Amino acid sequence: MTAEAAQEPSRQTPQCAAVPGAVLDGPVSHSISRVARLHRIAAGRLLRDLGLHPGQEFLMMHLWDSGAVRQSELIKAVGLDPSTVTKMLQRLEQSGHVRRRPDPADRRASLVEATEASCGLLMAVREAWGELERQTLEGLDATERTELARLLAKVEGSLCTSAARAAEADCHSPHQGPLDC
Amino acid sequence: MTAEAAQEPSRQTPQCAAVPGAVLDGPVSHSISRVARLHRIAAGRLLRDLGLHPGQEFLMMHLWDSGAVRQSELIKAVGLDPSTVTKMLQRLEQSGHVRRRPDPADRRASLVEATEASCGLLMAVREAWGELERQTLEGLDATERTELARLLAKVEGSLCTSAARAAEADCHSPHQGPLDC
DNA sequence: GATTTTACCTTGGCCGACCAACTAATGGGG
DNA sequence: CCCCATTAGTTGGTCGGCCAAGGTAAAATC
Repeated sequence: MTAEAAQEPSRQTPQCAAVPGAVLDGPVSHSISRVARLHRIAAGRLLRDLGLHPGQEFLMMHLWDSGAVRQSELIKAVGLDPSTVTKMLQRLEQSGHVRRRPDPADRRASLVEATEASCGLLMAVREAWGELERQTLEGLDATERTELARLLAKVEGSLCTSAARAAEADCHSPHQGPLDC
Repeated sequence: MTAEAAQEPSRQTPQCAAVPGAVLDGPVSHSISRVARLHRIAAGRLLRDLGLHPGQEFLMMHLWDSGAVRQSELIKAVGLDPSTVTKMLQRLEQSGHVRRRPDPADRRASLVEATEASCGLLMAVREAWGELERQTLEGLDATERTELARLLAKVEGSLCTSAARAAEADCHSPHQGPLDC
């Protein structure tokens, strides 16, 4: 297929030609993956100084917004797997950002809230997210930004209904992913 | 939303400043994160039946394209951390998708190639990626698709230069992330 | 009131991905 | 020729994230 690979055993493959044919099916998918990774790395870099790992900020933001909240509510809000949230909360609790106590009204549930100490991070995290947004959208003018937001929202909807459709098709199978669209 | 919160003033209001919607700073960033997660889940669902975990398809695609390749080349091509690639290759080798042998020309290096058995997956993986692309772009017309691709490429570029800038600023620090833009 | 069902969380296992630190081989200057 | 910086890969640790399975408590049903 690829003419250059068939013939030249020498290395020094020119970087620019490094777009393999596999990218041909799914250029946007590849782009999404790469953007996601870069975005996550950028977030991690900005969050690192605050003592947060990428992903935790979602939980903290919701806690800062909502005050004490039942863990199930939190899980529904962020749309993650319950076990993921459990472990993240265990780590956040150990690092002092979060406090948990049993719900007096329901002995199965537990209430989660951000600690007072963590509130000092609120502004810093918001600032970091602002900076992240700035870095992300740097180079796009206003109309491009709104257009990107619109398209992403549309893609999100599509992927969501796709996931729901797949889940519904597998409803008899023991598969019950965290679907929350 | 949060209608019940407003309805219950007795609820422990957050001790931190009551900020309505931390999502406000960084709407596109939030959207990117959610889309990325949904996209990865969709990819995982499509890849699961093929015995591949999400992320491995990148490696396999490159191997199918390039034949036997030095591991360092592979690492450069996918842009991942070397240790990540090492572990993924160990698992892919154990599951029979990949073969590794030492490079006779350089005793440090090792050559990686896809096994013949794995080649049966090639078409299936391409098909899966095609389906993923279809699900992702479902609901977008042609101009929207090209526009999305264009905007994503621009964002990718921005995030890349941002990362490079940050890395350069930290060049004295022991930080040397896998930057490859 | 007893039984089934459902909801809430936890644990263990696995994988992708990162960083830090390490070994080993290569190759370039004194 | 030897020393030293660079390159190639590996290991260990940590985290986010998923799935599968389990245990306990509330709610629904009988």
